[in-house]
Amino acid sequence: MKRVSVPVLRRLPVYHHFLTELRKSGMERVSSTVVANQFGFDPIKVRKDLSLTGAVGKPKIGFEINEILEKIEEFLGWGNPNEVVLVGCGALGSALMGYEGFARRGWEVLVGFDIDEAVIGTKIHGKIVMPMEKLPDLCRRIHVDIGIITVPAGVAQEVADFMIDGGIRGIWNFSPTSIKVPEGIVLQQENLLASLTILHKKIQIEKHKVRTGKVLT
Amino acid sequence: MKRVSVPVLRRLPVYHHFLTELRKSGMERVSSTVVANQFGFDPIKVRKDLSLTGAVGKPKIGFEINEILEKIEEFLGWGNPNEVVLVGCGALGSALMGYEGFARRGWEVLVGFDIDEAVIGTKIHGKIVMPMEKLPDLCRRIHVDIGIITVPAGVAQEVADFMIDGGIRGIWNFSPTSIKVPEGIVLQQENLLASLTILHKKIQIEKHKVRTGKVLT
DNA sequence: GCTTTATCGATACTATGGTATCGATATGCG
DNA sequence: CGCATATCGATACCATAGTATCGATAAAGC
Repeated sequence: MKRVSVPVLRRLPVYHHFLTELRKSGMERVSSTVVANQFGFDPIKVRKDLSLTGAVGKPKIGFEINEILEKIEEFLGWGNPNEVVLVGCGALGSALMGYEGFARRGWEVLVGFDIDEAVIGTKIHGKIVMPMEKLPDLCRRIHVDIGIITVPAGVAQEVADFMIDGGIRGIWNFSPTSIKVPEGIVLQQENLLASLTILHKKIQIEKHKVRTGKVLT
Repeated sequence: MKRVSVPVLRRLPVYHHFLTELRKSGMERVSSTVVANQFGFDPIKVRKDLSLTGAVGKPKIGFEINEILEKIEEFLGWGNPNEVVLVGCGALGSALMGYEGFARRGWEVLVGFDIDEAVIGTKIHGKIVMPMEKLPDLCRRIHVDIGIITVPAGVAQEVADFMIDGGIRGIWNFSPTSIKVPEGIVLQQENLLASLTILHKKIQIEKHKVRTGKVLT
């Protein structure tokens, strides 16, 4: 088991997707150069990323696509089915419950939780919605590691505490608040407003470049 | 106008949210130390971030909360209403069309586009859904800078080309493919599967630490 | 079979974000 | 009124992700 940086973890699924497409089109081997060109990366970076997964290539030939795909899947923990729970079955939560991109790689939102009597007991994308108070017990029974939070900011911390109480090891928080978790629990904030803002800001910078001909320092 | 890093752009909205809460509770001034403690950051980092926005503090006193909020908003381009368009009114697209977190800071999905006759003409969260082919003309007329893509992987590139044809300057792509854009167009990939994978991997690392007592090198 | 070429993997370098040091300054207290 | 304390902002340092260099190797062409 090796240390791995977040940027690498972001790129590996991207390679995987591209290589799956390549294999579909009949190719069996691929060089780092080809992959790099696809994404505007440096071939060196691609090789370094791939080497982390344990895939080895041959000079002048490249890599066996099948081998890379396997190694990436193994490295990322795809394949062996992974179950997660989700709290907050609103519009965003519902969308994530049915997101096919997860299912395709072995992830599944097993069950949704909510406090709204109107949705409790109904099914969303085939997954049942249960009342919040059943969360800790259920998580503990089926050993779920990951919890997704898609509730309003006001109750996010409460939900997080509930999850941790149920033995959850990592939380993916879509609510626009920073929650606090104890040492040892992994927290990943997803801030949609921040992402949109970054895009906006990058566009401003791009426009500035066009207007003034200068890159900002 | 200064150069600014993505990590800083991610933190500023977080500070903003926290400081808004603080102000609601009656506080008027705040020190970098208080902000830092809230998020487990270093006060130096907070000061450095804030200094980028132009906010100035006083020794022993801290910063005027109102001033920071204003400066951050100004710096991030919040406030002046920003309109975006979205293509792909499925579950995820619909959720984003109604996301209150955007509206609160001046962003609005003006209109959604789709190719499905069943949804064209309907309204989602009060926003009308129009047929794809009207996109370039409409974007051009109302000068929209940002387009959100929430379509299946297969048609993402086509949609992107359509947007660029309509004068879009930045694209936020939720489809699980990497699309290509010409020089000068800002592309931001949002890979939900990758994010979930990263969380999973971090949990593995955390478990490893607990089991072996060793931090990975 | 020898040379050329594409590509790999290891090592070395560079740039950037994050952290520490330190003098300056505003308040409060003796 | 001077001294202690909290905090600021500038500068200097450090860690890490990314990039370049370079020798090694496998295939292809002469």
